[in-house]
Amino acid sequence: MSDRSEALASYPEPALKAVCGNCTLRELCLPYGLSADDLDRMDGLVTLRRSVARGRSLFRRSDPFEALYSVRSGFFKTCITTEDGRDQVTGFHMAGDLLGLDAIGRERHNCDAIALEDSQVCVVAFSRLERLAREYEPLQRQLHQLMSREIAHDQSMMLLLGGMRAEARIATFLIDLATRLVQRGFSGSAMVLRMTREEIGLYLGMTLETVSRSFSKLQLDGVLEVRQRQIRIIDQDALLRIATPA
Amino acid sequence: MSDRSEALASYPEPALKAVCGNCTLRELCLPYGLSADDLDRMDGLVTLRRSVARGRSLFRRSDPFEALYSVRSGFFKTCITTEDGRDQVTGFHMAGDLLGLDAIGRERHNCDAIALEDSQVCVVAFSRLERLAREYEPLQRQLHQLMSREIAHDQSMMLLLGGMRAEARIATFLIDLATRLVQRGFSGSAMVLRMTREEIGLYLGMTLETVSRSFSKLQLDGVLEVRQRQIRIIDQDALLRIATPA
DNA sequence: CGAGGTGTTGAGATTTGTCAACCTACGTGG
DNA sequence: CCACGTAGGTTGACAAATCTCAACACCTCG
Repeated sequence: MSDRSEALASYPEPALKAVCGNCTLRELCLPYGLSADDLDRMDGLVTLRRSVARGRSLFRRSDPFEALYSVRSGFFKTCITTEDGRDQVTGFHMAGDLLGLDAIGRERHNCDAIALEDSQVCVVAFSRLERLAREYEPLQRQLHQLMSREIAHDQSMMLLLGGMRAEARIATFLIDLATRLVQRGFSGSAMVLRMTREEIGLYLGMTLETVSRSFSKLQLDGVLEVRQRQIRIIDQDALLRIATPA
Repeated sequence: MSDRSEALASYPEPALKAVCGNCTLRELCLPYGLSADDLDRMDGLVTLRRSVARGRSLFRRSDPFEALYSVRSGFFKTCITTEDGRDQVTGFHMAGDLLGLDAIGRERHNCDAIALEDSQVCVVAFSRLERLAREYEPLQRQLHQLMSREIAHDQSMMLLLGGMRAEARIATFLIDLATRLVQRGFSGSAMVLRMTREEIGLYLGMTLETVSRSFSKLQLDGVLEVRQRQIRIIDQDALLRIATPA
């Protein structure tokens, strides 16, 4: 749905006069909630866009932190690789999502961000964002809300990982994905996964085999139609019930 | 170690002229990194302290969000209870920790905060904090860092919950606890747990029986000495190895 | 058309959960 | 000050969920 083939490598692009006020994502992104006047002030906040080819990284763990990245198009995963080889996918990110919030605290990135398809991001220099946030209260508020929601979201992941069965995890995952797609104007019932079974497993804390079996089971039960990465939600109520067992 | 018996109920106290500049916790808390001059400006940020008796709540899920709370003394857990009865402990909090960051996004609290011993908190009116953060860059920076670290911490919990075995979870939990106690000037090898086995289990995503068995196993292996809630770390290296399997 | 990455399925091993019995420590009230 | 009740903790036996290992199917891309 968004295969811009203009640029496949991962390098800075000449500034395209990125103006948040014109951006179709402004309802999802940092400028959300800002008035037209405030939007004008955002001018110059995004100085740069960057393209990242599928499979390449936007940043890597322990890279120095300089900017946040707002996904303009494409799809990313963020993941932490431990010394002992295991790794955990900490999130999947689509248009409008902000990447890098976990790096502010230590001034280094804490995870790798990998493009799962050819993608483009807006580069938000953090020092500039902080300065603007000091000047414009609505922007400050929006930044705090985004960070806070990230915390709340991660805590609901703790809930999922700490106490749900495999099927409930998958159901919750699909509902979350569908919700976000709907927010972006896509169908909430027919979707194409951008990640492998293994990546889903690393996100949901289970093996790829268990992911696969759960999909098969849900298909058998008439809740989903699964054909490789094409998923169709047939019975949304059932899915909700499975995500929240009695 | 901190049994102030002055006030056992959960009610506001007359302002005690709380001045961050005098506070012994300033190295751990919001004012961290501020100069003496900046500290003066924090005057009036904390208008109120509150005592919370053991077992009582500081706030509950869906309470309107008005303030952050900095733990002055005592010990809290935060937890989310789902409709279906399960609940997940999202964190344990001791002196210097800031509670409520997850509520900014929705302007309602997302979890319950329960005192596990008689405790006292500083009440930080959030609107006032935001205003000050707009005026004093170092305070803004510190607030962002604290939120970011909370995100990074929650993500490392995802890693634990997503991929570690019971024993590794317990080992990681104890190391984290010991580290935080050391930061506060306590022993890192002998400690008294403030929470039940069940609460540990709800935090680490396992049953209380598995928690108990893991403690017993670690004791049998000569890594810990366990007597109820009194824990002594005998072999720190072994504990580290268990927390990070090959 | 072949190769490699990805996905599915099966059988058996392992870990953890469940249920139940029992033990221990602590606080309360007689 | 002691006895008892109760919440919390330990341990065992068994069940259930998930992981591991392995074989094979599918799809895409060169």
